[in-house]
Amino acid sequence: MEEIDRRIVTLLAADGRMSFTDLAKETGLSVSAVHQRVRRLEKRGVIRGYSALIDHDAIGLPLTAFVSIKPIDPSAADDAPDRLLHLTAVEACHSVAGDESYILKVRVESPIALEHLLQQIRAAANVSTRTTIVLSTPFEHRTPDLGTGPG
Amino acid sequence: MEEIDRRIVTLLAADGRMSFTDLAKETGLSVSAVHQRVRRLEKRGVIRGYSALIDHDAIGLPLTAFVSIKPIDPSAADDAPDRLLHLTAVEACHSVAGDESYILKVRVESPIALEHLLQQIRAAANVSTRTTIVLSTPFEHRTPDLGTGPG
DNA sequence: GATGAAACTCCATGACT
DNA sequence: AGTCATGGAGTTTCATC
Repeated sequence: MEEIDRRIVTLLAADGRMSFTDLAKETGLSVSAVHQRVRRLEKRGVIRGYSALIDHDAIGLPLTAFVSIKPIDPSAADDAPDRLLHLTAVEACHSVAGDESYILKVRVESPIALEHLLQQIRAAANVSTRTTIVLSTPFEHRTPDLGTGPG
Repeated sequence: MEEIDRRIVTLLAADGRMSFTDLAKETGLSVSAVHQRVRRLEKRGVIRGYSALIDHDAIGLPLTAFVSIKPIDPSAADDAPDRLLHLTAVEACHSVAGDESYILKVRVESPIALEHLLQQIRAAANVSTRTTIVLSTPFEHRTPDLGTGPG
C-alpha cells in the first residue's frame, strides 16, 4: 500500500466520519480521486467498515472482562468461535498461543450477568473459563501510527 | 437512555457512516430530530467518536498480542498508562484485577518488532511482561445488542 | 489514476408547534 | 423534543486527460 492510501486509512481510523472534502484537503488530491481510493480500500477489505465508538458505561454495560477458555475435551472439534457467536456479550474472540485456546472480550451489565454469561460460554463451547475483570480502561481503540511505511 | 437513542447507538456502532437520512428512516423520526439526538449523544459522551475498522494484515501490522504487565517495584507510583502512551503500537490498556496490573493489546509488524516493543514497555514502565500471541481473530469489534433496555 | 463539472443527496440551522 | 423548509455542503458519476 502506498503513502496516500496509508494517510487516508490513518485519517479515517481517527475520524471515521471525515468527509471526502476534508480527506481531499488533507491529502492534496481532488475529491473524486479520494473518493475512488476510499472505495477501493473498502473493496479490498483494507477498510472493513466504520463504527461509532461507544461509552459502555453509558449504555448499561459497565463491566468488561477477558475470558480465557480451554476445551474440556481436547480431542473435540474446535469450533468454539461458531458456538459463541450467538452470545452478543462476546465482543471479540482471539485464538491464541499458550495454555488456553481463545481469549474472549466480554461486556456485561453486572457481576450477576457475568456469572450467567460464563455459564453460557462453558455450556455452549464445552470449555473451562478463566476470567480477568477489567477495573478501568486508561485507553482503547488507539489509531495505529502508519508512519511513512515499511522501509 | 431511552429506546430511540439506544437504536441510534446500535445503528451507528454497526455502521459509523450511516447518514442521518437513513437513521431517520430506521427510527421513524425526522432527519433533524435524529440529527439533534446524535449531537446530544456525542456531547454527552455516549458516542465517543467514529472510526474506520482496519485490516491490520493489510497495513503491515499482522502480529497482535496481549501483554500483561506487573510492576517490578510494587511501591512505585502506578503511572504505567501514562508511560506507555507514546508507544503507538499499544492500542489499548486495561487496568485489571488479578496477579497482574494491566493488560495491553499491541499490534506490530513482526516477531522482532514485538521483541523490541516488549523491551520498550519494560523500560518505560518498569514492569515485567507476560505475552500471549494472537494466532487469528475469528471475530472482533462486534456491536453490543442493546435490546430493549434494562428491565 | 487523476481531474473538474454537473446532478443529486444530505447536512445543518432556524422558525414554529 | 418534534416537524418542516431551505440554503449550503458533501457525494457520486462521468467525460476527459
